[in-house]
Amino acid sequence: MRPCASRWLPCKRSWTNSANSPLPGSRITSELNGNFVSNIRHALTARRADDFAAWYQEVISAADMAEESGVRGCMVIKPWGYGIWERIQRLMDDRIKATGHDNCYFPIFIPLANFEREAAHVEGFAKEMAVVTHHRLIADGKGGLIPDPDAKLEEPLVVRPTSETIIGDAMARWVQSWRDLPLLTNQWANVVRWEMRTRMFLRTSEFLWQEGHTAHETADDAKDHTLRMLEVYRACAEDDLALPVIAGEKPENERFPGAVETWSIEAMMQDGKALQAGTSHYLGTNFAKASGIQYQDREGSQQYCHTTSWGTSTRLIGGIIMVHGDDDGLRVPPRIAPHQVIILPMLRDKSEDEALLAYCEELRAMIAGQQALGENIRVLLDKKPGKAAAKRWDWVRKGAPIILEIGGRDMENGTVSMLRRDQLWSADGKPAFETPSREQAAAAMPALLDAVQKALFDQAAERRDANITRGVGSLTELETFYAENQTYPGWVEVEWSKPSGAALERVVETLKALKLTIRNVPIGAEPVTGACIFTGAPAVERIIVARAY
RNA sequence: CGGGGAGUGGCGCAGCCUGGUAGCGCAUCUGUUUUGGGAACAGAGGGUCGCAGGUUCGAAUCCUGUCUCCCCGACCA
Repeated sequence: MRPCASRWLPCKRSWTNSANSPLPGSRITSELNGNFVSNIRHALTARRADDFAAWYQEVISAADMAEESGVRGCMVIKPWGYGIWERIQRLMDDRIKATGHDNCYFPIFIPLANFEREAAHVEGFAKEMAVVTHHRLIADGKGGLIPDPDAKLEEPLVVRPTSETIIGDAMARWVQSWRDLPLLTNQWANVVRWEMRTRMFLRTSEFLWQEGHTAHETADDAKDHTLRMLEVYRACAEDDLALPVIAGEKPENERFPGAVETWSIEAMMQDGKALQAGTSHYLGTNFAKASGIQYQDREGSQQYCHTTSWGTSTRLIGGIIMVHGDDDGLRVPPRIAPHQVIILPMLRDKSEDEALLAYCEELRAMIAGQQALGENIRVLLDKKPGKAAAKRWDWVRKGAPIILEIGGRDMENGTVSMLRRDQLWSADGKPAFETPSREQAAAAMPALLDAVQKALFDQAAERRDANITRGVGSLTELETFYAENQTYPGWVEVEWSKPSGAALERVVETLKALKLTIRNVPIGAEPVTGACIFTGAPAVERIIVARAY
């Protein structure tokens, strides 16, 4: 056991308040007391425990992932951040293709009339739309440009916030007969939602995502598919991104505008808040009716399709930061790391550099020739000028899983100096280098990357499990729990009677006063045993309640 | 969109109240000395102080407007 077993969690006095809680599950800090190595000089200045929001932003800039763009709510995604997104895209796309979908591309502009067709959809999105009203600029006579009043569009175009309506339009053309079903499509695109309050990766006005859209013969087919894609998301989040999630159905008040059912995967951040990491919707015939997606069934009569849609976005990167990041920066799970192994030669601007580089190049080739986690290992020999010891910290902040520093002594001894990003510090507060032989190190790389991937998931899963509190039997207990665990309370699973309409609204308002939201109804939860903590009626299911991003 | 805070070299900040030659730390470049763990010393380069107006002999500083960012709230597939 390492000295600070949970070095991925900050060790700070304020976190220990939960230890006094009478309720179970609030052990987010229990094993953090003592054993804390305090003489570490961390690679970041902000600490998770001191200011989680400031820490989050420092990770993004220190890891060189993204920066402000000067355009409200929009960001520039830099090579390391975009490289992570490309890895997510690759792995997610493979999974989407493997479930029978083909990629398409639909226009970024949606005619207003087209968008107006589904009432609930309009209701949900109208207040956050970017609208294109002109197609030309003219000089304003003062050296600037203004939209040309004579170039006003007859019908404004909206910039897509999501593409149900325009894809529905296409589906109506593409689907004629039951033989055309199911129609399984996906697109990778940018979307725009005019958000009031933005945060990099978590909620930006423009973001990148994939949106899947499918059409089916029956409600059952479509519902099955909704859950199939939810499972794809769960698998991708957990196996590729090492993000443990809780999959379940959203309550009525959290449904996608126009959906009949909305399902989500929810991940727990290190501050105990929930992040919706992906959603899958069963849309019933709502959009089919709005767009006229009909097919002739086996008996020859016209039927409306049942459709689904589902999406994951660059928000996943925010989740990776807040789940895997530590006080030294990002930690990227190997499967989605643009470079999994970094080789840093200790160059000295001398003639022996040549031999050292050759030694490193041989190592690079040994590693690159192998596979880990089912793919060729991505290894970078970083020859950029500069001291290896200084460059090391850049890669630590970026979160490269394995860093190999190679000096003249290593070359003489036939060794390498190896650092695991997820086990960065040794007991004496120094980087925990190991020095296996070059051949051993190269041969160990597949297993090592596998181990880092697993370790990141296990740490996150352990934390999640330790911070879901069950057995809260009344609203008063819930209020007490969140009153006593104000810093990082985690999630609570409670039983409820699934109220609807106005009764549900009252529950939502009650929770809102505690800054809480209903995340979802977990699939595979324990059976209910008692009464609804909100209404007192017999409970019918369990819900996860949490603060959320 | 409401309340609060902030924008000054790449990054982090001081200066503003009380207008008068744009500063500091880190980073960068050059040189020297170092060389197995985030080098030291010396020198140098880099900013029309978010933007636009206004007041003034003179504005980073005062006034007005505006843009962007951060925090809280409202909103949020």
